Amino acid sequence: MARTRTSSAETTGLRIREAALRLFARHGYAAVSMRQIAAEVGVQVGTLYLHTADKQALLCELMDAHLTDLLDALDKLPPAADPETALDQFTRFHIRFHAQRSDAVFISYMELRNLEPANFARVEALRRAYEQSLQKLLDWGRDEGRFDLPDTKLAAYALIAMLTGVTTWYREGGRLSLDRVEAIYGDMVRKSVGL
Amino acid sequence: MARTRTSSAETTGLRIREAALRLFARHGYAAVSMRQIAAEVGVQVGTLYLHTADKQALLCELMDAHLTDLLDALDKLPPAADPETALDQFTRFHIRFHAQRSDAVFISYMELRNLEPANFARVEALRRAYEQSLQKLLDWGRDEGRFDLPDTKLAAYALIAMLTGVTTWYREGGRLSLDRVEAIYGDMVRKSVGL
DNA sequence: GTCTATACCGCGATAGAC
DNA sequence: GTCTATCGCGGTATAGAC
Repeated sequence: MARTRTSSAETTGLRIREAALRLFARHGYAAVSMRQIAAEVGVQVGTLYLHTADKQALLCELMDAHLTDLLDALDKLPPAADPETALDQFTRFHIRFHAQRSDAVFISYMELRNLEPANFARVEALRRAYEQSLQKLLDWGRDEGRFDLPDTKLAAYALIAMLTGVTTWYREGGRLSLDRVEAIYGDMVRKSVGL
Repeated sequence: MARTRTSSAETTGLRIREAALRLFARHGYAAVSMRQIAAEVGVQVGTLYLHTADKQALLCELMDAHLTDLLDALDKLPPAADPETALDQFTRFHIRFHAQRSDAVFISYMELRNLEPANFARVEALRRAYEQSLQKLLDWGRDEGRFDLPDTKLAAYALIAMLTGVTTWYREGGRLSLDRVEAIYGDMVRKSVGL
């Protein structure tokens, strides 16, 4: 018979991760103490160590989860018939996914330098895999003669930087809806590759 | 008669700022201790406080200097005859200026959250002034019917994010020269505004 | 202007009671 | 599984000798 209630251990662990994510994003990993995280969750410091090995593991798990989610979600996109459609789809997917997770995005790009070397290598590999999937899309379009790009690697960097930038200013309920933002950026992206 | 030698106070102050810039960029403001900065410069901790009020002032001065330099340099660009030329000029200027100061760029965008409110407001105003000068350039091009842009504010955000992204991967002596990078990005920028 | 020495605090992490 | 209490370290900043 399946368990129907989550144990308090599971929810405490989850709440610790949520609090850490919010605090790390707001103040930075190094600036946040384990005491602050405990206070945010409403437990004592010692309790944190029942749910995570140490502060470093907490950071690492958050980044890992974010990037794994990102790659999984990308994999689940329906296959596109042509490069133009694939690029539009990517643009909308990237903006939506990132705008809805601005805390995780922020720490995953900004706190890389606080990862120990082994953790850094693993997280960096995930990030590179994502960049390369966009680069492959651009290669496809160029090989089919649809995109006009002298260097698809640079173009991938350029487009990801441009699209991820949305997280720095977009706020729900602001001047523009997410759908409108996706349309405007989608237009610039299409034009920038020569469509 | 003018002084011909700089006092040791002046050079120590300068060296402290250089060391702080490098260390803050590498490890993050919160992760760097005043002891580390002193060691990097080769003085004792107490000496730092002869040249700066406290750690916060050190960070703030670095950001202030970077953004003031940026706006000054932008002001000194020769006037452009038309929007297309102005946009090309801006692209090259932005990439070159930022690629050559990756440490200052990094802390000026990443350590904003570590500024006390009053300092944040002043630094943020400088950053906004820079963004607005690009937006005005885009408005000009759109009003002249040369650029095809539905929202120049978003376009300015998008282009700055794209161009600043160069600092995350560009290294002198790498696969591409800075001039080539400027050309490739310049091409994407032109196309993205409809040229 | 710089150094030595130090005050005082908060940090990450752990031990042991419950 | 959580709390209380604590260890040992390193943090920012300052005082006073030279």
